[in-house]
Amino acid sequence: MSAGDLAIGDVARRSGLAVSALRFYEANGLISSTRTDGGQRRYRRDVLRRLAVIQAAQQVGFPLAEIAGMLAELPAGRPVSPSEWQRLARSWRPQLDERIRTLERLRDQLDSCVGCGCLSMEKCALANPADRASDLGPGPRFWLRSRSAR
Amino acid sequence: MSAGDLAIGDVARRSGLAVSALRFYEANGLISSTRTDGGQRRYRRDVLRRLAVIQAAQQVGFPLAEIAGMLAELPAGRPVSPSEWQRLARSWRPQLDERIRTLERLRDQLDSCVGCGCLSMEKCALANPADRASDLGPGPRFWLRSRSAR
DNA sequence: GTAAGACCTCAACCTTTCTTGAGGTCAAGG
DNA sequence: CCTTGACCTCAAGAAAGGTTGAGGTCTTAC
Repeated sequence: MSAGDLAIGDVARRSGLAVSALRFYEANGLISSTRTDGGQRRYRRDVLRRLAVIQAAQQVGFPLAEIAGMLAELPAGRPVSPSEWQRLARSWRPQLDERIRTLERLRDQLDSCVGCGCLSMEKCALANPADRASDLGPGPRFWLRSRSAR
Repeated sequence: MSAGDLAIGDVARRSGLAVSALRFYEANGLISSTRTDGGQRRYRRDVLRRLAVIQAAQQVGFPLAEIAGMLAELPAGRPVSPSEWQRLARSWRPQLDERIRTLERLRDQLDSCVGCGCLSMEKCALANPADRASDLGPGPRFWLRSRSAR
């Protein structure tokens, strides 16, 4: 625990996340900390990047459980190298691209399709979006998960 | 109740939604039905378009409560005209465009920023995404809601 | 006319992602 | 030393979006 370690409040302020969220992330294996003799959490500065990546991944549409899985493959003890972060980030591209394409398709069809008067919903792209969430099983549907992602 | 009315199972099959979801939508004012003498729901074919629009709106990122609000402004008794649907759809454009821009920004920064080695997270666009969800209040964050929406 | 399958209601439960609160401990400045 | 603000744990709650189940009724095809 070097003098440069951060208390949880510092991390909260710098990351923009709530203290409770940080504890929640730790409980779910997304981040880790050491403890002072008194039992308080101390974070390496490193954690800020990790949190930034977590937030970015959430925006890409990954649920936390999956993000935890991805982060678990990174080296635990030592700081993660730039190229390792980069490799991780690049693996998101396909999902991101797919999400963007879906939205663009939707946008392009919105004007033409909704008001088109086509009564056969079978043919309508709006009525039959490529990615239905109906095969994702129970629970709330995160529309952003494509069926390709199990 | 003309002979062409649909039972809830028919609607479920045609829309790809679960029966329970349809009842849930009705309970929340997103769709409506008439009842047979025996108390079973019957839907006008009209409801399929409405459901398609609801699903599209969800993909655009609107929460159901808000979709309900938008749909509430449509005429209740009679079928909705093409131009009315169109007006509704057009009102989504700005949100959709904003969502697309956010994702594109993220995509563009992913390669350059994550592995860039910039240690000052203050300046890093990834670390400080334009749209933080932190001011959205408690509860699960739907990352797609921009802070502009309340 | 009857049996099977579709529907009904209502309450309870589920997942995700956190927040809130109660009750108590640490750490650091004065 | 002592007070005050930051931390701690653990349990419960919250919001969205539905699903599941129990117990019972309709409809319809034979």
